[in-house]
Amino acid sequence: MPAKLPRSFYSRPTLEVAPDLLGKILIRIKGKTVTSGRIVEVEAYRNADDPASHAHPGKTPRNILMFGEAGHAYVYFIYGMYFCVNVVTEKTGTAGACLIRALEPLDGIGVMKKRRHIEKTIDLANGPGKLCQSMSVDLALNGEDYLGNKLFIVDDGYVGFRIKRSPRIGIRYAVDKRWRFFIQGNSYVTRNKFNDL
DNA sequence: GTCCTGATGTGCT
DNA sequence: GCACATCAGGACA
Repeated sequence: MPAKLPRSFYSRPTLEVAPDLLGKILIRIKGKTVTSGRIVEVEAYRNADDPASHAHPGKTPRNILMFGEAGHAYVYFIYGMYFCVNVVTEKTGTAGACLIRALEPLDGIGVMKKRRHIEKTIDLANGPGKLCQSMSVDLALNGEDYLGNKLFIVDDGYVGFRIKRSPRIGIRYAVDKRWRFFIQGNSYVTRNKFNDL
């Protein structure tokens, strides 16, 4: 199996980590069930200087993990029915996280289809709520270490793609900050008006 | 294809 | 109360 990304990969400035996550493989192991997908879209969220970030108000029980050690998972519940999963970045004490927004499914596609109750592979993980559903990520994984064995990220040397950036999706503040990164031309990137600019 | 809306729980003001 | 780092399904074209 390709090597897991080391702690030092994550404990860097969020805006460096976010584009570097593209092309890596997120693996979820639940019991004997393995699902994985290539990361094709992420967004960067920073500290109090970022009005759209959960860390903007300062430390709260909900966002405390964003201030903690890099390389852990920050999972939150949104809109009453969905989860979103982040990778914590920056040095301990500095808030930062990258939201994983879309995956290109690789292993366990049959399982993912069952979990999502759909048949089309294209819709399995092209959105933050969708990928949590198909990878079985919920609050039980909040704080999980990406260097552990339940949820982790590996580098298989995938290169040769082009990275594009755009404003972040679904936020009202700081739309001038172009902190959404995605792989140009990949079919599994979420569809929106910024993709072809 | 586009636009609009309802579902739904938690954490803030 | 109300906003929210969302999604599915409908109306319309």
